[in-house]
Amino acid sequence: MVDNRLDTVFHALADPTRRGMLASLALGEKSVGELAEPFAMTLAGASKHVKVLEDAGLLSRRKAGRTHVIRLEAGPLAEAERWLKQWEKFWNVRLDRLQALVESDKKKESPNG
Amino acid sequence: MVDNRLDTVFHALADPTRRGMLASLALGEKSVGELAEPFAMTLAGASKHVKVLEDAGLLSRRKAGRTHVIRLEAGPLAEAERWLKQWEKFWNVRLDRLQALVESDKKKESPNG
DNA sequence: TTCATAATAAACCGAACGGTTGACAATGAC
DNA sequence: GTCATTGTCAACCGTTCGGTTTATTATGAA
Repeated sequence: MVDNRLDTVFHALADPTRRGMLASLALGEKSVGELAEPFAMTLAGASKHVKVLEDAGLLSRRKAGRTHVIRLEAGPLAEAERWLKQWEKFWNVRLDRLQALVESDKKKESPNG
Repeated sequence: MVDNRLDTVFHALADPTRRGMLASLALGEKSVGELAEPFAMTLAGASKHVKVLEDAGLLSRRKAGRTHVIRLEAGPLAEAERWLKQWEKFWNVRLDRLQALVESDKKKESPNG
């Protein structure tokens, strides 16, 4: 079922642990253990999250001795962002509408201020 | 597990049927039946997808007679886009690096062109 | 060589997912 | 009224998900 690239990326992003790992990787390369550390979870559990992110193409790893050095790969994030950007005009319309409501409320509340 | 707003939104987006429904709604309001029509799926199945999108705040509905009129609510999409936008500098770095590689390759291939 | 550390793999568990069928409620058409 | 249409709900089914425990593979350190 999870086949498309957007499927796997959005699915990977739909979990707070995994988003936290990405945030951690934004600060620099990390080992799997370092990625796991902030979360109340076994290393094996964290390792599975890392694999989900890797399968989505969101990170890459190289082995250095017995540790795996993980780095962020932002390409798929850009792809997802591009997809979302498509909808900008729709939320702009909404925000305009909201703004208009706010303005008309202001007038009602203080017609002379 | 699906509690956070980003969780529910990204999860909702991680399915091609649901993304297709959003695309359909971009063209205008639709009934549940109209949303279901393009997909090889029972109406009940499609109705569940609509509910997932609704729970994520991505659409709203009003009843008109016996049909439910569904409309796109892009606010949560904007929120998700804002989250993704945070990563721009990372993929820009990557693209810059790629660009540099391409340039250095060009030089090697045709040092005098 | 022996022991500790980093990480994955495999088996398992309960919950959630994506889908179906069948029953139901509400509305519209006749 | 009766009948058809629109949609949900509840139950079920097989698969995936997020997590554990246990075992195993590599590597580093003594």
